[in-house]
Amino acid sequence: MNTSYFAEIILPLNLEGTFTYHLTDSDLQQIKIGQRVAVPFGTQKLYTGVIHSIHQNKPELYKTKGIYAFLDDEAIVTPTQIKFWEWIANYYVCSLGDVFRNAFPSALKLESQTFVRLIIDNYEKIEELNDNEFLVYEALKLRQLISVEEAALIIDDKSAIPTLKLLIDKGIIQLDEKIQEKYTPKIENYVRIHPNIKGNDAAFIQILDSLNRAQKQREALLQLITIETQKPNEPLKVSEFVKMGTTNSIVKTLAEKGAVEIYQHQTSRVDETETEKEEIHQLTLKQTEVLEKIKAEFSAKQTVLLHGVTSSGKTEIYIKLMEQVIKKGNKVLYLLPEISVTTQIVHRIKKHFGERVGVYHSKFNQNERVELWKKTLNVEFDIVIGPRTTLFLPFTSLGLVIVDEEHESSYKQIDTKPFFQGRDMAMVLSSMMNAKTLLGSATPSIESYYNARQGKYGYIELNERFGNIKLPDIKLVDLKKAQKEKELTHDISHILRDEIIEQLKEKKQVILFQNRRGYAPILECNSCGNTPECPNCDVSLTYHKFSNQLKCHYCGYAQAKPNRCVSCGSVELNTKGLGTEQIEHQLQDIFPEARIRRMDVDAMRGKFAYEKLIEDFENHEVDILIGTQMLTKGFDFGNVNFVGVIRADSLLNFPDFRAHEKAFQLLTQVSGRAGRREDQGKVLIQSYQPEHLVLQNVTTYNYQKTMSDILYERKEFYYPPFARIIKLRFKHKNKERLDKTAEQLVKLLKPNFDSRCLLGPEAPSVGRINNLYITDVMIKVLPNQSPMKVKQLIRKEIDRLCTIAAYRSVRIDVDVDPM
DNA sequence: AGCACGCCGACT
DNA sequence: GTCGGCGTGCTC
Repeated sequence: MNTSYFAEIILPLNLEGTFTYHLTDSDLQQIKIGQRVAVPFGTQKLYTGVIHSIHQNKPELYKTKGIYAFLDDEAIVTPTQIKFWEWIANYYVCSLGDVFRNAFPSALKLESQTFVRLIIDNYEKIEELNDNEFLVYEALKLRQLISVEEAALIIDDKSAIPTLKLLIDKGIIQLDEKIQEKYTPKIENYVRIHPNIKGNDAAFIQILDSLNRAQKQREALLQLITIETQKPNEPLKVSEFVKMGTTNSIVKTLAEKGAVEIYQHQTSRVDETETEKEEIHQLTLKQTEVLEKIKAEFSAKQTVLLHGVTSSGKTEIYIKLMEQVIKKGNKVLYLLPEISVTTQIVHRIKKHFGERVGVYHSKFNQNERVELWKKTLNVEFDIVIGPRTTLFLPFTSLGLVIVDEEHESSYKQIDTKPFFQGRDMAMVLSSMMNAKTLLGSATPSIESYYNARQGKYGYIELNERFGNIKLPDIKLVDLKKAQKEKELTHDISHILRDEIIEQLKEKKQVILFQNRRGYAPILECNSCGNTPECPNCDVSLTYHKFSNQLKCHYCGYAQAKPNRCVSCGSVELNTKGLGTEQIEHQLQDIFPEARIRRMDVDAMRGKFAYEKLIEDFENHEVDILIGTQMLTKGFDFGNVNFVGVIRADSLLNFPDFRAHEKAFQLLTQVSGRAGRREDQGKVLIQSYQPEHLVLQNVTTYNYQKTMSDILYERKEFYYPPFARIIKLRFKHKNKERLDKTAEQLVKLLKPNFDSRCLLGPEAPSVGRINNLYITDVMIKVLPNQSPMKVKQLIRKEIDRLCTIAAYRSVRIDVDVDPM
């Protein structure tokens, strides 16, 4: 045995670095960088790891373990991915295991769901097996596969892993790596008249004659003809056809005789309504010009920012560009904000490029994820479309990465480590693969705009809408004035009301925007002023009228709405603030005839809620749609000429340095939903402060002015893009310990920073979530400092802090470039 | 992250 | 008398 070789293995743990395992001679023969392996860890655990590297440096400080099994014949993680993961771990101050865990589909991580199978079923030296080994052996003789979990049940004691290890060593069992193969991708069968006889009367009559003695088949065929004539271009599922009075075997026989054709078609609700829509038109002169400019910029720069107003036809430009990249033999990654992934853009691209487009979606189940991973690995796609997680698929030879709606905050991962910014990582991945990155937006983020203006990125503007339709006319409505003059019903000014009436009269659909869900964010007692708060978080509960509940939007806590004030018993409970649900009620009151629907997370629960709503909207089964920011993402409908904003104020008064930037982007994007296809659209924005600079700039579409105002402030107060921010977020259930720990870390860091650059600790606006107190420390890294050195310093000081028991239990999250 | 080990309170 | 709470320490 040659034990002088070792492998560094990446494990899905929140621990620094890789783990060393020794290799046997037979291991050495099959091992490949990027392969999955099953390895024992601790006394109990079996983890799926990925081979990071192979070397001969025997670790002196601990005893190594061996690899249980190789789970793949070939590598399923590419060298570039490993490099990419390391880059992310380094930049976002987290462990490689954190990245691995997030980047890798969990179905490929077997762990305790791992199965073992027997390879020798007549083992001769049974008497040499110990009790536990024998029990597992017997169990396996009865059933082919058992999971590690089940084995742990059979042998009472928790010695399952060691026992299995012994059996593996004796060559009696092996880990079964083929579990995913049990699942097959779900494909729906469709039926249509065979193309050979469709429109060929002679052939058709011949077939029909031959069916003279098969009445059932004849009937079925005639029925299919009728359906196809009535609803041409609408795919018909075999299962649906069978429901209309025939059987599967009849359809099958017809297919064998060449009368009908059974074909596969990816199932998607939206697909079905959209099948016959829009071919990609030839590019307009303007679009061609932009395309050429992009290519010219790419020859000198790695990244180009395409700043094109809403509805300017960016998608067509992307499509042409992608075509050209693919023609050269390269692949394309097309990133979109989460929610848009289900919408029209994807269908247009699929329509244009067909089967070689892979679409990733966070609602995908594990099997679909694995399938997409494997197909990407096998280079079966020319284009892969998806949200930020799509970055982690095993690409080869990327030529272009597109980040559409580049300014969208959903590119930043905020819930799980690593807290990465997808747009930025797209550029990193792209440069690792010598590809180009195209950022697209109607309202670029200030960082991208600044980088472009500094010459770091190419910058191209597209100022006119497709077909030269004018940008919507945006007007402000002064709510103070409306209130004073009694020109207000509930929260709808009469100007807005009359506009809606006008639109409905013309059979147009109306979109209204209110950036808050629920009915009212606060329920307040009229006599004592008490407001119900969440028992787990430091926020007041939001009133949801539909369910008659008070809900916490942070932890999900819900309780029935009390009839009396819990504090003083008064029945006079008032709502304060304004949510989408309340607007919905008000609208129903003002427009009793209108069909009103709501689009927010509450209304979009359930797998196809979003698709269904889009379908209904498209079919004009909705007159007025009221929604939150969800509306701004990929919502593109021709029959909308008017958009209303109920209250812009909450956007402007956000206590955050990005508030103005976000408000401008959001309002511009919402306005962009109006008048996309024919006439100039109209927009009304209601606000109590119509004189606000941001609102004024929105009405004049003055992006440049807005950005230069904001840049001025950012420079003054050392905010991005003039400094990089690193936020340290401390969480603990004990407030005192939390504050002490945060203060201690600040004390340790202080000598290295200017006082303007080390802020806090300070509790965020919601100081407790899910019974954990929170406090933040903000570090501003100035251009003359090395961000990497600062991060190393932070790592070092956190480690030092952790040597003291009292501080160790406080969780510290490092958020680089927070939102 | 998990999990074992170890030390203190409320239960069959 | 034990079950189980979570504080502490370790994992290749």
